[in-house]
Amino acid sequence: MQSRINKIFKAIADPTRREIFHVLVLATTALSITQIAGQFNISRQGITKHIMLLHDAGMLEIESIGREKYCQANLSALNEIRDWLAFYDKFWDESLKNLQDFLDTKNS
Amino acid sequence: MQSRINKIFKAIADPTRREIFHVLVLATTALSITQIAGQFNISRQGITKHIMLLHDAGMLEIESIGREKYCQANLSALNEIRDWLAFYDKFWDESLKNLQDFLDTKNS
DNA sequence: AATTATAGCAACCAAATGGTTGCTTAAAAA
DNA sequence: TTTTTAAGCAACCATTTGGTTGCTATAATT
Repeated sequence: MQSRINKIFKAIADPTRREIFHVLVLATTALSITQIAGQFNISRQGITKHIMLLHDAGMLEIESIGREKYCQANLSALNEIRDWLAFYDKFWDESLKNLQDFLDTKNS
Repeated sequence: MQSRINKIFKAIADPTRREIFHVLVLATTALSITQIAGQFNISRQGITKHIMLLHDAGMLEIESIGREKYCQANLSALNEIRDWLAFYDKFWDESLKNLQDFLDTKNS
């Protein structure tokens, strides 16, 4: 099985999916699949596939009401990306130190 | 042409590429392509392709010395991802407010 | 009860992706 | 100078991806 972070990275790798997520974040209310599809120049089925992928990555929640499915962005999924990034924070200092050493050498 | 952030997201969407980046961050010194390939169960050519993609996304720098090419992670590329994430920060509050409203309703 | 609208299922398709191998070029070491 | 070694180029391959269409099921509206 695929890891969570891998699913998320795969999900946001596609610009259309990023835009779907974006639209859902901006929307004040949850949107049905056809409502979302209406915003794109792609068939409803195409959009459905993207939505399922996003959902699978935990980036949006889906609530069925009658025949409709309402989607809403799950912002907390972004924390997984933040965590992934956080690991590299500790190397940032070192990188700056290397730069400082370089500048020191130049001025001596 | 593809946007910068799109290249970066595409680059990190693949687990092998994330690992190459990871290895380069951990390495105290720059590594040649064969050195990197030695860490993976993939042919050198396969690794080269990944490296080119990462380089194209600005995630690593390559310096040619003689017949060798030395690669080094470029941590600052991660800032593009941070910027992308930062946009959604302002929606967090709202999201928390919605949760608070929900809890308030339950307790009344 | 008939019609319309929302969504699922499945098959299909072209292009992109992640990998391989074989051969060449050129630098370094023997 | 011959032989290794590092890397590039190009063709090839299977799988995944991003999209389509046609048809079905079911809920809502008239």
